Formats: sequence, structure tokens, C-alpha cells
Amino acid sequence: MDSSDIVVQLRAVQDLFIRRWGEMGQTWGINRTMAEIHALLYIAVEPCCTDDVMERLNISRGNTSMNLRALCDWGLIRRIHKRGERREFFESLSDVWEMFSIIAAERKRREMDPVLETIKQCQLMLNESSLGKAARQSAVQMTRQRLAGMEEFMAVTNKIFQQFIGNARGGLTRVVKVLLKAF
Amino acid sequence: MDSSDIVVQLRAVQDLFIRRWGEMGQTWGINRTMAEIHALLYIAVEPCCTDDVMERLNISRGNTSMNLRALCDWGLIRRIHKRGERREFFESLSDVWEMFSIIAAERKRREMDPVLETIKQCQLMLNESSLGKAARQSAVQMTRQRLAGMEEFMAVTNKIFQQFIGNARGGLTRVVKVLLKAF
DNA sequence: TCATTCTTTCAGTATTTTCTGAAAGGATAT
DNA sequence: ATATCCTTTCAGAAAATACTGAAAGAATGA
Repeated sequence: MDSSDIVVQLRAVQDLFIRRWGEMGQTWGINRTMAEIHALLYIAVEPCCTDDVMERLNISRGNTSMNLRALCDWGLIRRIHKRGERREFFESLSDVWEMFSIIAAERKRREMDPVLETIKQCQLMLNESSLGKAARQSAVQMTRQRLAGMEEFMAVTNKIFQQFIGNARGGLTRVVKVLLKAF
Repeated sequence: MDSSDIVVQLRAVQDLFIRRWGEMGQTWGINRTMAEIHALLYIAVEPCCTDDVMERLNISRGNTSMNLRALCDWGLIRRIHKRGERREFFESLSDVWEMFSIIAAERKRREMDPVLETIKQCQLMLNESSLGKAARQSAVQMTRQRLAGMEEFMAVTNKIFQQFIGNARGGLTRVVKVLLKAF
């Protein structure tokens, strides 16, 4: 196989990876294009500029710009300045564990914490000092039980996320090591 | 507080919970209405019929029917037949760990397994028997490294999910117990 | 059988999300 | 200054998703 074949084959691999990653992102509530850009920057050998991304994924300049900015805001990619180049380049973090840690932290904060807070508020609305003796009614008791079940789940999940966060630099986290050892 | 106040307060609590759960579902790639129906059935004291759901969430019969069916397909809710009643009722699983286990199993199968498979396919396309000596080029090597990093992550995540699956009946899973013990 | 009651389906509509392209905004070099 | 090159913004267009309501389908019972 000669050098240009290699280029073709590398592109084919990258395209496969990018497409699949985009599909997966979608079902996890991430916009497909953003996931694809991220996949491209992760799998690309060199940092890419805006035009690279546009051409590779067939999307407009505006779309590219907005999604690159969003990925920077998340902290999943970085701007790179090359000397003698006026335009900007972008590269992805290369440590998947670190990426996961960043995402976990943000989603915990944005989505799980509010749910826990709501559950606590609900529990407050159903305790004896709010309802008096009526709090002993079975309907109230049952609701309290459901809320408690959900609270336990969210609290434990939160704790696990917490273990990932800030511990991920340089590969497997402590949580994962514990798990792999245990099973 | 008298009995009708209790009803009002319970409804208020349920509404709070339902709204928050719906919002959270959305950001995890689950349609808001489906998440709300599920929340309603989880927090409701009695099983609900189609009209209960329609009235409570202000949605059409068609929408209700389709989402109830989808939740049944997932296995997160069950149909209930009451004697002497012609219409059907629905209730949610009450064990949050079991619900999570079901969701984890399905998402692993639908989303993570395909990514792992794609990565393996990519690796195959870049090994020496496909590329010959050219496989030693640094661009190829770097791509292989990235694929390996992602593969390790997905494999470990898959393994963790696997531990949740089928172990959840009756509360905390083995994974969680290990984790809580360790930290 | 036919009436009644409830459920499902799905074509069309509405809503939300995403994307485009052109204009405005910056930075650097001449 | 002004030309060049690149980035950002955002109003409007396009696409994807979710929802409605009415008609058809099923089950039950008289």
C-alpha cells in the first residue's frame, strides 16, 4: 500500500468513527453536529481549522463557529495558535477519562443537583410540621416512600459522579480501579 | 389541615416532581412527555388510566396512548386490569434501582455496543495485515492510540453497566455496595 | 347481532431544534 | 488609512420532533 492509499484509509476510518460518535451523541441529548466535530478533533492527527471542519463535515461556517465555541465552553477542545498562521486551529483533549470527568461534573451540576433539590422540597411539603397528623395518612406515607427511593438513588449516583470528577487526569479514576479490582 | 387540603398538597408535590423529572429527561435524550408520564405513574399513589394521564398532563389521547405503549415496551411501567373495569390502568415499577437497570441494559445494547464494534472495525482497518509496513507511519500510529484510548473507556464503562444489569432487584446493586464501602 | 366503551393508529399540524449565509466585527499587514 | 483574512452573530429557512384529533380497531356485554 502506498502513501496516498494510507491517506484514503485513514479518512475512511475517521469517517466511520465520526459518524458513529455523532449518532451516539444524539441519543444522549447532544446535538449531532457538535458530537461529530468533537469526534473529528479527537481522531484527527493534526489540529483543524474552521475550514477543515466545514469541508470535512459539510456544514456551514456559522454552524461550525457556534459549535466550536460551545465545545470550548465545555472545555472539551482547545484553541491553538500556530506561528505564522492567522487563522485559529482546534484540538480535542486526548484523555478520554478527563473528557468524561468534565462532562460528568457539568451534568451533575445542571441536572442531578436540581432534581435532588426538588425532592428535598417535596419532602418538606409532606412532613408533619407542614401537614400535622394528616401526614400519617397512607397516601402521604406512600408518596414519602417513593420520594425516599428516588432520593437514595440520586444521592448514590451523585456520589459516584463525584468520585469521577477531578480524579480523572492521567487515565483510570479511583472509582474505576476499585470496580475493576472488585469484579 | 383537613382531608381536602391534603389532596391539594399531594397534588402540588406531585406536580413539582413531575415537572422536574420531565425537564431532566429531556436533557438525557428522553422526550419530555414520556418522562412526565413516567414520573406521574411513579409518584401517584394509585394506578392511573389513560384519562387520568390526559387530564393531569394536558395531553391528547393519541399522545398518551403512544407514550404509555413506549414505556411498557421499555418495561418501566405495567398494565393493570382491575376487576369490573373495562379500561386499563398503568403503574410504574417502584424500585428505582430496577428501573435504572432496565434502562442501562437497553442503552448499553443500543448505543455503547455499536460504538465498541465500530472501534474494533476501525482498528482492523489500520492493522499491519491491512496496511502492510505503512501501518508504522506516525499518523496511523497516532490514530491507533486514539482508538485504543476510546476503546478502553467504552470497555470499562460497559463493564460497569453490566454490573448494574440484572443485579438490581431489591435495592442497591453489588457495584454500588462496593463503591459505598470503598469511599 | 349490535351498541357501548375503550384503545390504537396515523395523516396532518404545530413546535422545537438546528442550520445557513450574509453582514458585521476584529485583527494584522501594507 | 485601507485591504486582507478570518471569526462571530443572528434573522430567516429547513429539518427534525412531538402532538392532535378523528377514524378505525378491539373487546365486552346485552
